[in-house]
Amino acid sequence: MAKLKQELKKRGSFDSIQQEAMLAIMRTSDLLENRLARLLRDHGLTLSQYNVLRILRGEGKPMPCLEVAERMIQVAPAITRVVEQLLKLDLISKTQSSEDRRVFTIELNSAAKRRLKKLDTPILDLHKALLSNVSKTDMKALIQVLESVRSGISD
Amino acid sequence: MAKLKQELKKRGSFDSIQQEAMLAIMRTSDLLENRLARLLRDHGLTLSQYNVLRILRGEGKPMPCLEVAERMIQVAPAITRVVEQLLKLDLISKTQSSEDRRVFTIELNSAAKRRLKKLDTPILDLHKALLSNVSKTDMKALIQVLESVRSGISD
DNA sequence: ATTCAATAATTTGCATGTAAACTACTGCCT
DNA sequence: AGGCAGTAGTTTACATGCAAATTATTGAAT
Repeated sequence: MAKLKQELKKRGSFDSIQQEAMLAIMRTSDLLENRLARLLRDHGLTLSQYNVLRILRGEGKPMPCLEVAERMIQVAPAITRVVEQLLKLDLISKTQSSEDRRVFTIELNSAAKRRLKKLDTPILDLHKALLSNVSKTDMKALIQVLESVRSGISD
Repeated sequence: MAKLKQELKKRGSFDSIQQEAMLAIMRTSDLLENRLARLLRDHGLTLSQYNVLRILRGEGKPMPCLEVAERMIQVAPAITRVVEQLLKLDLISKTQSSEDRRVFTIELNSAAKRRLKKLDTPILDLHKALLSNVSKTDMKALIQVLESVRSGISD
């Protein structure tokens, strides 16, 4: 009993070190997303809109909607609406594939490319600023550990 | 130029190691939140509802709404609605403070305490399962690094 | 006592996340 | 040809997330 209390005390208000780690990851992520979102908002984009644009630029050619969704770890319906927004913003075009008419591919237009280009430096700067406290060594270790966390999550 | 390309190659499709680290944190967090949310859903709760309940239990006494919001890194309006849901679910009570009538405090009821208790073991098990891939040493390092990330983010 | 800036919450508007059901369309199987 | 399971997307319903404006209230300054 005394030992249990001691353990609880040691771990602060956490039930387990695993919980502490999970909360740390989620809280940190929230903070980072928040900052990123603020910067993007100043440029008229939301985080998920930006993510779609980034993925499209990375791919360099038209992509099916669901393929984009996969890379964002997102459920399909979310993409449908983000795509709608991006169409409304005139940043992408959407085309029904002629080979398989179930597929709709989306593609960046030149306005989107300009918009992304304008964002590159601010985003890069923000990344560096947000993680300025962390040494490269720690960052690599962090990336490594997080990688193993993700690989341990089946589905 | 050759050097630049080489650098890009080395970092994969990332512009910087900072970006890679940020994406790792955010992707991992998404996955973890997802799993947690699934478990909670089976018990009729959402993640943010559960978080509010946990915070209230941790505090052990009635708390002002905004104080709860602060601990969740959330904006005020979000709390208002979660509180509404929890009231609808009959899990908390809400009282206008007599000292400062601007303040509304919320408090767990016995049904909520039972609900939380029933969740403790499954949640603990899930935490351990999700992080089973990570050694305690790595976990401690992870917590440490994330802590320093957060501390480097002013507001 | 009266006015006013500050604080606690809520309301409103918009974008998104998830689940579940539904629509198109494809391809295979008989 | 006809049927049918499977896949790509969409729609709908619900809970949140954030920003900006609004409502109550408080406390301090005039």
